[in-house]
Amino acid sequence: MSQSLDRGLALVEELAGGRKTLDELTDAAGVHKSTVLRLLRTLEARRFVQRDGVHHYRLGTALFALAQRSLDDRDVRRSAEPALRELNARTGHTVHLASYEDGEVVYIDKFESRHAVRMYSRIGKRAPLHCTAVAKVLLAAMPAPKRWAIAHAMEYPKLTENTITTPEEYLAELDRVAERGFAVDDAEHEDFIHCVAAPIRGQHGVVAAASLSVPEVIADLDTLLGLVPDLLATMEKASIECGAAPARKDV
Amino acid sequence: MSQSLDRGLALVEELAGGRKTLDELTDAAGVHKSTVLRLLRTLEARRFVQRDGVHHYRLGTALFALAQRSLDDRDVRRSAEPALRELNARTGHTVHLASYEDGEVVYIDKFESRHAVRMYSRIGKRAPLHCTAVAKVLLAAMPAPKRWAIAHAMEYPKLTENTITTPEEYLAELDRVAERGFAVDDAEHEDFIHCVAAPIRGQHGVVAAASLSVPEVIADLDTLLGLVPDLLATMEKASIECGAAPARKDV
DNA sequence: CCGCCTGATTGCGTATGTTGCAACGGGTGT
DNA sequence: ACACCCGTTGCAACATACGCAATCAGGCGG
Repeated sequence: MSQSLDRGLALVEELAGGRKTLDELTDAAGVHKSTVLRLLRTLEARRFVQRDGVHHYRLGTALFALAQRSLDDRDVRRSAEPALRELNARTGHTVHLASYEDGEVVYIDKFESRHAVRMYSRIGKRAPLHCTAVAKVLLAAMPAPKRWAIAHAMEYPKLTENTITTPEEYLAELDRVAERGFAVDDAEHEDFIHCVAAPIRGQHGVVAAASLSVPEVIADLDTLLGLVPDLLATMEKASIECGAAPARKDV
Repeated sequence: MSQSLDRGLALVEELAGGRKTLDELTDAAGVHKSTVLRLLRTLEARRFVQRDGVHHYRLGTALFALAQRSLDDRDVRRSAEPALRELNARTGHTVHLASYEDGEVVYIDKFESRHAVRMYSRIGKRAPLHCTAVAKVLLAAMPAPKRWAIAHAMEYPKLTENTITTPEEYLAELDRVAERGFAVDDAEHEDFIHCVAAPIRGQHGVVAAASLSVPEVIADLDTLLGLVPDLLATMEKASIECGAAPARKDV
């Protein structure tokens, strides 16, 4: 492991929280002021951070370009985009595209709700596995041993009244998801918000999951479940774009 | 300067060009394979890169979140967004928001054209100063000595038939821009594409520039110039959002 | 089925880059 | 005008990251 690289990246992450002064960064990094200064200089030369006034530093412009590339690299995102956009236009609700990474899910794309009351989230945000519909879909698609291992390795913080809190319950839920082909998060993650999610398949199985996230005040559970056929049809379309073989009704 | 941090960041930039193997990265970095491996491990731990298959590395998901933050930090972008979006909707043409940085302009936001023939660009992309309308607007707003210094320090590669190639011509053009309040790029950057740009002012002067970029086949120069009043009105609106005092007709 | 070959990975000693200290300097506020 | 507060730099000690070379894994051909 490279110490200075690690410290440098830590600084970048620290700056993700907003503009900071040298002193604030020094405290956060836990190393000497001059060290931080030198790291910042290197980051500045590569445009990962930039000075903001005399006393402040903030994230630099190199990140824009990099993130655009990084997103474009993920062809799920590009391929699924039109279908998800249409789903968003049709339903007016927040649509998320997510993939599994290291014991969490990451939102890799988002289409905003048209309603005034909407869920807060952003691309790049991570969410826990035990309480999100997208995670259930992604986990349900994994081979049983891996599913078991992950379910037993993860935490189950109780975030709302409905949160699943044990591996056993969770694995049972995953079985239900696998059977039905979609997942529900009935206000298990955040109070007053429920979601339905379905998988997007590529050539070699499930590559991502997409969800509709809706505040309960906008649509009750039945209404939300009424959107599932549309969701599934959209995911089928997206899956074909991602190189999946079309689903056959007779199998 | 921190060597390992610099090398690590160089690796990230290298990966911006697409997924790479360890060997390819080693060549690009010009250091020993094991060194690259260790840097990659640190980057991986911070999710700046991730493995893609067994032999490849690609950019990681940390960048999404960071870039979102970085963009949100720039309040010009957030404040100007509604006005620019409307301009894009009204005209159907590509709208760019750009700011000056280290002898180049950086596109910090973009609204896509509705036409099939459209300009290629992306957020985070950089462009030269001597041949873009946004650069002319930004430079024209600078104090004369700084303008002079920049104009004489920069390069003037001839990119098209119309490209300005000397500091003298460029400075004269800047004077025209300052006088008229908008700038034109008459296919000086890319053949067949021309642009008009205008400044967005904040509390302390010009903070960014926005442009309409249109292929000549879609609109001739006269038609493009016909859009200038709309552009200026939009920028006036955006400027007020950015904290500028409303323009007074009588001054 | 075995052995070769390519490419990833690790242990280790050393040189080098990096660190913290302390002194300096520039700007700001009183 | 003075003092204070930061940011900045030079330097010497040290830890760290480097390159080397041996090891390991995995794929391919014999």
